[in-house]
Amino acid sequence: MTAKNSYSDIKKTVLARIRDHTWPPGSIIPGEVELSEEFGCARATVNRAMRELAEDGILDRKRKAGTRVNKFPIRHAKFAIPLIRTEITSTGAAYRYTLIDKKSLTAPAWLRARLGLPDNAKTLHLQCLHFADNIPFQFEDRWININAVPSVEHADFTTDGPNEWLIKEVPFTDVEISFSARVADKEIAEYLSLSVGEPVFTTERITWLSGNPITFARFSFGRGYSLKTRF
Amino acid sequence: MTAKNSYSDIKKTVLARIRDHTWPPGSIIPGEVELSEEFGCARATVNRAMRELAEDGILDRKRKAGTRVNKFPIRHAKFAIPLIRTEITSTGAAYRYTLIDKKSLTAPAWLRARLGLPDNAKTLHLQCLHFADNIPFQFEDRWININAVPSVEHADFTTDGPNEWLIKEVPFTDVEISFSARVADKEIAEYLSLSVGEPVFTTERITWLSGNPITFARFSFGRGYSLKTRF
DNA sequence: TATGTTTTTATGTCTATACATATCATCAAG
DNA sequence: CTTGATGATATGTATAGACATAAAAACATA
Repeated sequence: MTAKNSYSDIKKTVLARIRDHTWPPGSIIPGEVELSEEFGCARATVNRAMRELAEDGILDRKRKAGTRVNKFPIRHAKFAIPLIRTEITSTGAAYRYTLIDKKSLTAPAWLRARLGLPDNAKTLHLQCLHFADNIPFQFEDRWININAVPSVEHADFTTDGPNEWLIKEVPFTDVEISFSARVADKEIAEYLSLSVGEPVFTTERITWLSGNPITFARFSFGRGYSLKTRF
Repeated sequence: MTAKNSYSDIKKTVLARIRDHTWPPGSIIPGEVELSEEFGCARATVNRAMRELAEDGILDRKRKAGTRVNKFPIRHAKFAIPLIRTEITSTGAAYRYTLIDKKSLTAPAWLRARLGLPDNAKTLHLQCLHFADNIPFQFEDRWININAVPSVEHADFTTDGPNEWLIKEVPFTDVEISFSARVADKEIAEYLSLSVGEPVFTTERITWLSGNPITFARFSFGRGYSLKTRF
C-alpha cells in the first residue's frame, strides 16, 4: 500500500529495489497482480512500468515464467544521429557545405559486394565537405544506387547535401550504421587538413527500402571528434 | 474501416503511409480519436502505436497541437552496450580475461578534473585485457573512486573483470559514453599487438550514483573493430 | 522411461471510460 | 500593441474487465 500509482513512480520504485538489492540480479520479482495490489493501482499501470523496464534491458519477462531482474543489463545507448547541418548549427557554429565531386559510375566491386548489387549496376558517386565555422568538419563519400532512385540523376547537390535530399525524397525501411577508427589516406587528409596516417573517426551508413539498397555513405570526421551520449 | 486493430498493425500502417508520402514529412496526421474510428479500435490502442513511433523518433507529438511526421526521422540510433564477455562469446569466440595491473593511487589531475574529484582523492587503477580466442580484443584502463566504493579495495579482480564486479555490487544512476578514434601509444600498441600510431577505436565511460562519480573507464579495441547497429 | 496431452498461470493486448494537463486560439483589458 | 484570462482540444495517463497466448508444470499414455 505504498500509495504510488503513476507508472513512472512504479518504475522508480522498482529501480530503487533493484539498486538496493531488495530484488537482486537474477531474482524473480512478484507478479503484476501482486504488485498492483501493493501499489494500489490497476494491473495495466504495473504492466506499462514493467514493460518499459524490460525494453530498457533492466528486466527480463516471459509469459508464465514471470519477471526477473536481468543479471547483466544490456544497456541500450541511444545516440542522436542528427543531420550534419543540425549537429553543426546546434553548437553555434556556422554551417557550410561544398560539393567536391559528382560522377555517374558503374559500381566498383567492393560496393557491389557490400550492397549486393548486380554487375554493371549504375551508381552516382558524390564527395562532399561539411564545414563548421569554415573549418572542415566532415568529409562525406557517398554512393547512390541509381536503379533504386532514378530521379537522383537530375538532382542538384550544389546547395544542399545528398543526405537532406534523400531524406526528403526517398523512403527507406532499414538502416545500418557502424562506427570505427580508420587511417586518413591522402585524399581524406587533404580535405580534413590532417596528416596521412592520422586516426579518423568514421561512420558508415547503408539504407535500404524493403531489401533494396538505396545508398552507402562513409563519413570521416575531423581531428578530435567524439560522439557522446548520456543516460 | 481498414479492419486492422492491433497496435503493431497500426504502427505498420502509419509507417507505410509516411513512406508513400500520404503523410509527408512535417505534415500533421489525424487525431487519435479519428484514427481509432478509422481502424475500428480503441483510442488506447492507437495511443500506444503513436507513442512508440514517437519514441522511435518517427513522429513528433504535442498535447493539443497534435501529431506530426518528423521531418528528420533518424533522430536516434540505439546501440546495445553488452558486457564484453557477452559480446565476445556471442560471436562464438572463447573469452579470456587477464588482470595486468592493480594499484591504489591518488587520482591524477586529469581524472580529478574529469570526474570532479577533490584533491587527494583515492582511486583504484586497473588495467585489464580481454581476449577473443586468445587474440587481444580490448584493453581496459579503469579508475574507481574508492571513496564511493570502499569495498572495492578488497575485491579480487583476477578471475572476473571490474565491470562484472561493479554491475553486481554497485548501483549507478547515470552513464556517459563517448566514442572516438585515438592513436595507439606504446602501452596500448603492445597490449593489442598494434604499431604505435595506429588508429584505435576507443570508448570511454563514466558512471555516477546520484551525482557521485563511481568509475571512469577507457576501452581500446583491437585492429578493425567496428560497432554496428541496424534498425 | 520417454513422449505426448492437458491444465494452469503470468504476461500480452484490447476495450470503454474517465479525468488530467499542456497548449493553441480567442478575446478582453490595459 | 502587448499582456492576461478563458475555453477548446489533442495527447497523457489511469481504471476495471476481458480474452489471447506462451510456456511451465502436471498428468497420462505408450
